[in-house]
Amino acid sequence: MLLTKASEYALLSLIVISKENDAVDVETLSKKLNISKSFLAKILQSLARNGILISYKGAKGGFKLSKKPEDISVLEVIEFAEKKAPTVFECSSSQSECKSNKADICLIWPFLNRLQMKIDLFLSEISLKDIM
Amino acid sequence: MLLTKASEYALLSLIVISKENDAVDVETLSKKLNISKSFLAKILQSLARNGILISYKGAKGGFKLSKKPEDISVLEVIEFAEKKAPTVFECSSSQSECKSNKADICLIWPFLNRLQMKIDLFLSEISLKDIM
DNA sequence: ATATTTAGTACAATATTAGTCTTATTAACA
DNA sequence: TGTTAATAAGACTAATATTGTACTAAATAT
Repeated sequence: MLLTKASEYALLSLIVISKENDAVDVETLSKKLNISKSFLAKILQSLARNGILISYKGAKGGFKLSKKPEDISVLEVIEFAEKKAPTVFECSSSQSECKSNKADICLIWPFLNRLQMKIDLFLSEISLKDIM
Repeated sequence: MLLTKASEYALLSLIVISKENDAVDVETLSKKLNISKSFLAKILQSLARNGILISYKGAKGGFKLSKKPEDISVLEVIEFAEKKAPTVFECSSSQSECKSNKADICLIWPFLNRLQMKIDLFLSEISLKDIM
C-alpha cells in the first residue's frame, strides 16, 4: 500500500481544520473522525513541526492551518504524516538507493522510476483545496 | 511502498527466463539474482499457478514463459507475485472497502481513486517486453 | 493556581514482509 | 528400476513496519 492510515488521518484532519475559524484540538478531532487521540496527536505534531499547521498550547489551544488550502499540496501532507515520501519501491526515486551493486544494468529501474515520477507529479499538483 | 520484493524478484526472474530457450530452474535463478531460493520458489510457483509461467518438474525441470513477453502485463505479474493487486490505500480501488460507514461522504476517496486508476492504467498498459 | 492542551518519548500490540524448512510429487536417465 | 534433480505446497519463523497507548513536561487562558 502506497499510503498508510497516517496520511488518511492527516488529510481528513486538515479538511476539518480548514473549515473552522478557531483552532481545533486533538480531542475534538479524534472524536469527530473516530480515531485514536494519541496517534492523531503525533501526526498533527509532525504537520505542525513542518509548517503545515500552527499549534496553540494550553486551554483553548489546538491546531490551525498555517496557509491557505490551495497552497498546501497533498504530497507535502503525506510526506510529513508518514515522515517519508510515498514510494513505489525502495529504489524508485533514485537509483542511488539500489543496494545490489548492479544499479547500472538494472532492467526494471527505468520502469519503476517512471511510475514514481507520475505519482510524484500527481500528488504535488493536487492541493488540499482541490480534494475538498 | 506500493511494491514489495516479491514483485521485484518476479520481474527480474521473468526477464532472465524470457532470454533463455530452455526451462530455468530456481537454483540457477536465485544464484544469478542473488536471492533466497525458497522465497523465490514460492513466487515462481504462484506465477505458474496463474498461467504466466509453465513449470516442469524433475531433472532438467524449471520454468518457461507461457506466453510472449509482449502479452504479459506488468500488472498481472505484480498481482500474482504479491497475491493481491497493488493499491494506493485500502479503499482506493473500491469505495465498498470502506469500513467507516461514511463512505458516501468521504472527501478523500475521489482523490485516492483517481490516483489508483492512473497507476492501474500505467501498469496494465506496460508489458514485460516494454521494460526489457 | 488550575485546568486545558500541545510536545515528546518510550513502550506495546498487531500486521506485513521476507525468508526457512519439510514433505510430497514428478521426471530424466543410467 | 532406482537414484537424482527438480517443482509443489504449506507450515513455520524472523524481521520490520504500522498502529496505538501511556506518561511526563511545558505552555497558556481564565
